[in-house]
Amino acid sequence: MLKGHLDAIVLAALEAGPAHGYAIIEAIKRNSTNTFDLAEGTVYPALHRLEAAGLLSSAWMTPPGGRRRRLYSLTKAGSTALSDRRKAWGRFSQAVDALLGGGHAWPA
Amino acid sequence: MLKGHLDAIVLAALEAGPAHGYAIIEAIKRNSTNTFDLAEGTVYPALHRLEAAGLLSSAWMTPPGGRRRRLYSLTKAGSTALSDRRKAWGRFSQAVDALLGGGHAWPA
DNA sequence: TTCCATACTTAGCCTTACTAGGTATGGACG
DNA sequence: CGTCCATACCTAGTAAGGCTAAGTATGGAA
Repeated sequence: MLKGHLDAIVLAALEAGPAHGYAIIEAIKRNSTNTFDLAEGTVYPALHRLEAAGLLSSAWMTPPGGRRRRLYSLTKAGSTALSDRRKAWGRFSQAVDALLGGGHAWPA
Repeated sequence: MLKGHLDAIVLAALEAGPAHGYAIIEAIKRNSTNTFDLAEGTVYPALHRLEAAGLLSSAWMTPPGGRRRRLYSLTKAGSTALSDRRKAWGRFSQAVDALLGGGHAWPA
């Protein structure tokens, strides 16, 4: 369903500040008005992949009277990557718009 | 690179009228200002798949003094599918925009 | 006659993300 | 106290998607 843009979305979700996996899933769902209701099996492996790539770092956190969570943060490389991904998305969506629009500009 | 939107793009390319594979590739390249310079190995299998799904029909054509070409046309089901794909793309790109925008509207 | 652009085809692979299962804990409710 | 639910995390296996890379063939130009 996401096909190639998951990384950008996850990185963007962490731009506002560190967060844990479950919260990221809910933020993505909320901010996309339910368009992206991602399975945990989609997001967790992505987080692991992004961390392995050095774009995220993580640390265990246990809030008082709360449960153990893994907090993810954007690394410097992650910020750079996000910026690149944003540009790539801009080019991509513009090109698809141009191709699908085909002259008769589909409704705004 | 295209990730899930190839079909929409190919169908859209045929909306203006029948065309053959090679011409479709060039039209996509041109109309996306070189953003999508698709390999033949990307487009031809897509055409076969879309035809097998009943969204396209094809016929061999040999223009006078020219080479044998397979002309593809949108079927009725293809038109319907294209319309659906356009709506799906609209929802998808809007949601990604919302997630990547993150308040500070990335440069136009 | 050699080379290039056109034109079509396909097997195999790699990345990506989804399915489907599992583990564990805190809080609510009876 | 026991049960259930929401939270929170993890992973093996698989399917889908599209790209790589290779092959075939012909018309026209050099």
